[in-house]
Amino acid sequence: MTQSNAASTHGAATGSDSEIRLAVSTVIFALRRAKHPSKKWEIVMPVVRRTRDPHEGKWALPGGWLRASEGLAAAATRTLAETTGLHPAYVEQLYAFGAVERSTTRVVSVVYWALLRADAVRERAELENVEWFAVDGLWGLAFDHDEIVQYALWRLQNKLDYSGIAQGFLPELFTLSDLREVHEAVLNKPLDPANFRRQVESTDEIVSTNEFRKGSHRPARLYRTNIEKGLANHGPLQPESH
Amino acid sequence: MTQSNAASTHGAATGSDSEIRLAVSTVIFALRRAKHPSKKWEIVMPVVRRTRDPHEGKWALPGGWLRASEGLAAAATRTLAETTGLHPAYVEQLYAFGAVERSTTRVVSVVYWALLRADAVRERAELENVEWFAVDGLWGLAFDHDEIVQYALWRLQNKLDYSGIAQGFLPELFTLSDLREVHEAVLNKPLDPANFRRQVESTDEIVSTNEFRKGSHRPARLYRTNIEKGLANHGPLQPESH
DNA sequence: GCAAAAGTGTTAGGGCTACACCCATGC
DNA sequence: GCATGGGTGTAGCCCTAACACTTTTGC
Repeated sequence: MTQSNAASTHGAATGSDSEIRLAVSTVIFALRRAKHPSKKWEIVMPVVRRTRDPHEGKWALPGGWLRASEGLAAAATRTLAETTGLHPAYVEQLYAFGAVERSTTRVVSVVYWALLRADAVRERAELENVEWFAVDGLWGLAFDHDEIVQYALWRLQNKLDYSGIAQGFLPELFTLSDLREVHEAVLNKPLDPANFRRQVESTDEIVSTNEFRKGSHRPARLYRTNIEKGLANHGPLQPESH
Repeated sequence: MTQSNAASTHGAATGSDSEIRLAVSTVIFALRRAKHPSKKWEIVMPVVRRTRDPHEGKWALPGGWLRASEGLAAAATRTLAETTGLHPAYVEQLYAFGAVERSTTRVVSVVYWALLRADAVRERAELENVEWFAVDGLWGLAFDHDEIVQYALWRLQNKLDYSGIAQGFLPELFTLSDLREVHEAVLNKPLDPANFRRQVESTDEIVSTNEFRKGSHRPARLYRTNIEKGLANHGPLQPESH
């Protein structure tokens, strides 16, 4: 697109400078039971250890180079699967980072952020060079990845309010308490169960089933996500194919 | 970043495929007085005529190729100035478009969207191959630019609610009626002057001056944008340097 | 004075918050 | 029965929309 625009005065019409390389990375969020009993869940994410310079030995976001034959979102899911073996439930583009000084060589990174279902986390294989950390005290990542993770977390927290994005953490069937606990974990504050129930029921983001989860107390009704709506509204933008 | 990640199984560690080129384009919105008296203002944007294939003769978003020595936002403002001579008041990254089939050659476009002050529009030179169109009935642009424009418009409309972004259309000093008319033009619906006044006054996005605009009626107090806040909140992300 | 825009006041309704209260289960 | 989470009811508060009303100018 817009390659070699007519009115461009300089316009390197032969193409972009060949030294610029295009990477695709992904910030993947998942939940795991918190050790500390003050909160039930904490947000964790997998990072990959770098085995060469620059930033050898440091932890970095999973990712890789974009191939000419694949779209951006496809590259994100592919490189994520290759480096971590994970298949997220929700993927969305976060931002394109392209400051000159962010690496020793010139790299533009299109970063995606993703959510992992609780059941997908359990299935993950323990891979060499992949480690899971709580997002809370996560610093010292390679390149500008610290900043990227904070921005992704901010987007996640904002998106909770006006979308059903929290369901991306949950399996197909879930209770309203499950959903509320996800919100509480992401927002880092307790929510009133009664009001939370009414708020999500007033939207059409979930549909009730006639199944119940029996446990140690009164059985809770199970819900599933409303496939009509999807987890988030992206406006007129077509969803990218993975 | 994330170049040649350790755990990558394939990992073209030498770099991305050289056939992929990286373009930067900008959707610039401005206001001009509407011909039809039903509305006072209409949203317009400049497009550039293509003089070579693909899509020769069609209108396209202003843009160009990213250079190795400049950041993404800097490339956006540079190519915008080169193709249209314009210098926007507000610039924000919109999205990175990278579907394989969006052009005959493989091009990834990082698209920005921008707002032009009313006074900057007046100063614009009439350039060869640059034309201004109302966004309303704007179709038939080159590549996937139709879709991109619609998405940018959607972002602009959404952002009006929770930010002072509308001030990006206005000169340094403006009345509350000016600001309201911008909102009305973007949202395409009339707003109650009384309620609008209270809403924007309750935020700290504008600061009142002691100057007034004298005209055909009661003088209106002039306001300016609150530089402390900026026009929009981008969370933990550093503003890109242009 | 009159028209028209600037600016203030007021009221009804909806949504949100806090919290009291009942329901159904395991033990 | 009792503890615990599931689920409903409700009153106060704030924000908003609608619209009546006053103020200040040009002509």
